[in-house]
Amino acid sequence: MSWITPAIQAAGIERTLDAGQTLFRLGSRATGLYEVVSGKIRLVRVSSAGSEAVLFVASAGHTFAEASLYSATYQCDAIASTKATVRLYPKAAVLAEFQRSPKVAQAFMAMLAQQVMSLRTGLQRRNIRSARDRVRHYLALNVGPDGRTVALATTLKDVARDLGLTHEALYRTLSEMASDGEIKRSDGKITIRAANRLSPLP
Amino acid sequence: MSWITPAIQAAGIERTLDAGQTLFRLGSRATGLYEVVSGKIRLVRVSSAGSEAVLFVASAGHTFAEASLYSATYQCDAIASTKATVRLYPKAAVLAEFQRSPKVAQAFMAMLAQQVMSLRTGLQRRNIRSARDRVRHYLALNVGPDGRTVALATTLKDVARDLGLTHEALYRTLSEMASDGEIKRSDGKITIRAANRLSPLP
DNA sequence: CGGCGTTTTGAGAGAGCTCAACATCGGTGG
DNA sequence: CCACCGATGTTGAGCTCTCTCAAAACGCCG
Repeated sequence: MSWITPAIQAAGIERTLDAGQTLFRLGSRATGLYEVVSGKIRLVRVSSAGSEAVLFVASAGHTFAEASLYSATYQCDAIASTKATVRLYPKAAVLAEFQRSPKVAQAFMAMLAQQVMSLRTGLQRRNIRSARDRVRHYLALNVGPDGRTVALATTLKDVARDLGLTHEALYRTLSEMASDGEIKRSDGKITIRAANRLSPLP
Repeated sequence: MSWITPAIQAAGIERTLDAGQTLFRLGSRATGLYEVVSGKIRLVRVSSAGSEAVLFVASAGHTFAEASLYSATYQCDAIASTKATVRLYPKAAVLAEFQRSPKVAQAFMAMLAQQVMSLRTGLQRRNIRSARDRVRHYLALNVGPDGRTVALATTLKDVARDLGLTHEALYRTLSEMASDGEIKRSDGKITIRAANRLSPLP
């Protein structure tokens, strides 16, 4: 079940921004949380010296400013990096829905908890130095129900960004793994060959 | 306000584990979420081939298995990496408290949302290749109210792990930044010199 | 005092980054 | 239909930066 119920969906307000346009600023009144429909939104904090530190780049499908539900003001600046469309879910509408139906509040919490775990996993992956082991970690945690096949929803370039590798490094690593027989590639899928199976019966 | 109210605190059940001991397994009935009191707990998923992929290593102060509140079973294995003490907050007690007081549920959601943002920021930081820029990012986002001073709560070794650098690399980077006059170190604090101020009046 | 963990500096090697060239594919328009 | 374009995918070669291994100073605590 999604936390975006028909009622919340209906309360959503779309807005389009040009590249470089500001969506909200640190300290401005928190109106609600956002979902990116298209384009990229950059969340940044600007130092007193004027340099900006990027906190997160949200792209299509991402939500951001979830914490605004429980805060009077936004905690950073949000600026469109490209021409972008966002959907605002007003605080009041969301909180009212949470109050009306505990199920919805639960779905929202579950989504957040799920996201926390997924982000922790991504961070853990970055602690792996070797490109090959990083790819192994990614594959192992993205196998389908059969336990051997990984479907690549996105392009390999996107996967590379996820992994914190250049796309060149990823391509190379994958072709090495393929020629070592550790994986098999076909179309949009990668199949893991049981390389490190513990000694089968003789 | 913390989501761990006196009532929830009182419902907590402490348990001590030896290194290597299992706390719960994938598929076992979810009893609640945990907080690490001391030691380290490793969350892993084991592939059919028997190799394990680490999802997260929780240490003192961390909570984990938050998603278990809304799931019937655990989604991974939890194994003590060292001798460890954990506190279990039983699902029923937590959910009852959430129902009794919406404020508590809100505090929990706010904590999750805050954590999501913090993890996203950590991940964003790892996308920065250069050690120096990564340190700059860390410092910029951890300055105190004065906007110039960063208090180091933990040891530099711990900070290095946070940044995804070896401690040697961090020490070197810091001393280079210090000798370049970009920062000043004293005791447990780092002060940022307004290095990249835009051209002051002549 | 002696042991342990943190902090610091040195030297060398290697893994991944960078730059570059080219193939491939899908869409677009003459 | 074909030429062109942009984005993804692929491979090559060199270089830089960080990791690794090593050693030593320092501070803290029993």
